[in-house]
Amino acid sequence: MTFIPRSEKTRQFIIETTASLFNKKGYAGTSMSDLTEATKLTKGSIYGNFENKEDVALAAFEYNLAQRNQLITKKMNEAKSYYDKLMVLPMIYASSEMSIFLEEGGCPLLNTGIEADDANELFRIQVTEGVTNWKQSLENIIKGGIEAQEFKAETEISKTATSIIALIQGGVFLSKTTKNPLLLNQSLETVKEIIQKITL
Amino acid sequence: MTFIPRSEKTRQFIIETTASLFNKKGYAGTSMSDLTEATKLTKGSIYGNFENKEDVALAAFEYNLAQRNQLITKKMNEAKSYYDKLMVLPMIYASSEMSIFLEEGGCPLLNTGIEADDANELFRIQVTEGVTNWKQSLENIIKGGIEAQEFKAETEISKTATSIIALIQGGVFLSKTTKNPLLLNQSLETVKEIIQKITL
DNA sequence: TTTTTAATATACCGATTGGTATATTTGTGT
DNA sequence: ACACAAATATACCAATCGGTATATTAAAAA
Repeated sequence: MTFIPRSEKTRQFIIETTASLFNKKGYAGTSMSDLTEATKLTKGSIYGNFENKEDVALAAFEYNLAQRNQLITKKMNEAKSYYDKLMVLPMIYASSEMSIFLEEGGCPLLNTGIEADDANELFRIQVTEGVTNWKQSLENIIKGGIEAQEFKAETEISKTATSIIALIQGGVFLSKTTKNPLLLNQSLETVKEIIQKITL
Repeated sequence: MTFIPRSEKTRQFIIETTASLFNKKGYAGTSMSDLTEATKLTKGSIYGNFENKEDVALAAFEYNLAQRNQLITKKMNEAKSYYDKLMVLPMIYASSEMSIFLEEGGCPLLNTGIEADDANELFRIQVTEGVTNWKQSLENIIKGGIEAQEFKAETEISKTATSIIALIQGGVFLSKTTKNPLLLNQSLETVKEIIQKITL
């Protein structure tokens, strides 16, 4: 009874055209008719390519997260020093590239996490995985920077990574709900300070 | 055609028994039958005391926020120095008092803000108000501390207030979704450091 | 105790929800 | 051009959605 999507092309099309919808309105707030309206497809077509609504939402979440991660990973790989790699985060979140992204509903980790933490264990696990990966990648950069003698050896690696993420997510929340970009920028300034503080 | 609730007592009862429901499952995720089930009242009774579902949710949000604010304001008023007033936040969020609160769905500002920012302008405005008030109260404490020569005169007041809030909200998000309290505690440690850093 | 009023319960409404079985169309290989 | 398969559209389902008009009960006033 395993489900096999009929058309990988259509499946991808559905994911791409509904991803921002789920990110903006949430899982419970997005209906099947929202999906048919956005894709101009019928329910039959959507259910031919997805098991159910949750399956579409999950794929949309993964797509949104991958988009975000690609953007950041690319910039980080381009950075030469570990310092520059860390600085990619406060830089990119202040950039127009990311503000376009923020206009499509904000961070999928934050949006999905807040909705799912008390309501949907499957989604909560996915978000936890995304958060853990992000934190791990930051920790690896900090470790690398310590070994390369860019960062202080006594740096509290885990705490630093957590605080950077918290500041970014908190800043995104503040600026998105108040529609005031200054609040994100101020949070990002503090992220930069944290990075400065661990730098030799 | 203004709506007049029939029984202020019942109205309050409905608010109190459904407040955590809305905070956990969100506005879209909470149905009228969730409300009748939780209150053991019928729909007629609920619609006799509220205009509609949104009206219940709004009252529930205000209740949740007031509960949170009361707890914090009380502790802050008890604190003698401005330093201690600021320190109330990282202290209380790490305490068992607040963890009980977090178990009822987390911060209503965060939950409601994330759901509403792209979906419900009325709620978004309410959250913005709550955030603005919070920020303002922090700024007032910092100002007071500067005048009382507890904090450095060159302190960036707005940025400091924003970063403290962002760290707390980000930390709550991280620990709630990953179910790992360490992530909140690490964020709160950084809040303490920020307070230390502006202290003379 | 009776009358009046206030508040809750019952029963229903049309619309929409997520989901499915089947008919129709589209594309592909021969 | 034809047959076959792949994919989408149509039409429908029971259940639930938010909401309302009315009946019933509980409380207060007389």
